[in-house]
Amino acid sequence: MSRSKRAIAPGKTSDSLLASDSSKGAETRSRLVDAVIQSVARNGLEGTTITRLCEISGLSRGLISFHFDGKDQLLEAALARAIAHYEASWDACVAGPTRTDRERLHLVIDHDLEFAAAEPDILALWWAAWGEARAKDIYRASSGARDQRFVDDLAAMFRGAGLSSAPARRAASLLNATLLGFWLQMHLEDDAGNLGRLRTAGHALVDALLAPAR
Amino acid sequence: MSRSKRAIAPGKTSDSLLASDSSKGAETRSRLVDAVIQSVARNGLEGTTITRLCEISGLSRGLISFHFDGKDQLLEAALARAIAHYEASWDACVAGPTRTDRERLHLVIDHDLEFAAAEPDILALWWAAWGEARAKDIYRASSGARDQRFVDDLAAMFRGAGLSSAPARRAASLLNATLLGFWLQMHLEDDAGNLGRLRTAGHALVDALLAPAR
DNA sequence: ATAAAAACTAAACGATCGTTCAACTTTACC
DNA sequence: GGTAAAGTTGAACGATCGTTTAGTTTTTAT
Repeated sequence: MSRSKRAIAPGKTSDSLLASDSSKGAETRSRLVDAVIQSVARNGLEGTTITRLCEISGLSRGLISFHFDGKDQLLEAALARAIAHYEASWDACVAGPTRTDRERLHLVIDHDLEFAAAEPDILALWWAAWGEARAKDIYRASSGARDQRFVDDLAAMFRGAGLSSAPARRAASLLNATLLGFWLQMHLEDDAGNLGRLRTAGHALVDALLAPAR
Repeated sequence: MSRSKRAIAPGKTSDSLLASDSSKGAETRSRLVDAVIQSVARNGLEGTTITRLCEISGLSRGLISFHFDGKDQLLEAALARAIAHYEASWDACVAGPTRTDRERLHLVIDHDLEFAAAEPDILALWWAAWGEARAKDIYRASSGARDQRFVDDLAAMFRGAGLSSAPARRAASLLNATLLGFWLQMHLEDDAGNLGRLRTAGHALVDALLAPAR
């Protein structure tokens, strides 16, 4: 009975996210996810094969099917970690010392650009997933959830900075799109000099969007 | 001698672009490119196999190696067509009846959104290529060229609308990023209702960017 | 200490990948 | 209309894909 193996294996995506499971298997799962993120950035989604993941992680072939039931689920787990990583970073940014909402919006821009600069591999995984979004529903769903919450938070900041409900929502959606565009640019050409230029452009955008409320 | 086959085969990417070659081979090449664009949108880059392309196009396996020397080069040709398609559409938009540059900028937004709505498959191919950009240099290079020219045109319009050189360049880069963000949103969720919302948001952005020069 | 559960290894599996090739058909040209 | 080139076909190739499996080691618990 091959199906029973799944019941035995405790490898679920939630475990690797929480990292609260300190068992040996959890660490192996984490190393496999690491390997995926590294490989997708280097070899693309197509070039990310079981063999390659074993080379990178130094683990044996069978483990992938043992811990995650299949390569696809491992990819999902990697994407889940990427999302969790970003959200944790986002939470830390938002939960910082209270300032004016205008300052907060500027900080958000800095945060996103710094995240992209610090984690190019995670960004690459994200883009790879978006690239296949129309083919694999999983990718689309996971990114959609992130988007919703992100835009909501931004809208709240715009309201706090003086915009009324509808314009705030529009401004949030706009800023969200722009930041995604920034991410794409950083993904395509990892020019460190670009970062400063994008930063000032982003700040200018926030100021322009807030101008009518000044 | 297998290599000599390449010399015989007139299948080059430039041919399929110009479409000036009315030979039988040119049409087959075009049908193969069509199949790629359709398959990538439906099955993703990973799911786009020779077998699948043959199913879609109704052609036989050997043709891909005969006309393009290998699957990779066929993918390049498909990407080249996507870029050419966009640029032709862009040229037509810019070359339209002369108006104020502000109106022109609004038209650019409409154009990009309409293009995305009209050609979701081409957009999907584009995103798939961007997703693998770090792994395959070809993809990065081709998109970079498009970006440069696009931003230059936008900057000229912003200058024409009253902005000085540096702010115009910044505004162009900003609008470019935002439009890419719009494209991503349309790629992820093909909600037709979204289009109008994005349109007004884009127009608002242009107005905000031009506000100081009013 | 010992038995059960979990973790791991590496060989082997069938399926499918992209490519090659010899044979065949269509097109172009004199 | 006949000859050569271009175009096309589908079977076959070796390589590699993701998965399974039997056997071994390590961890956990009594």
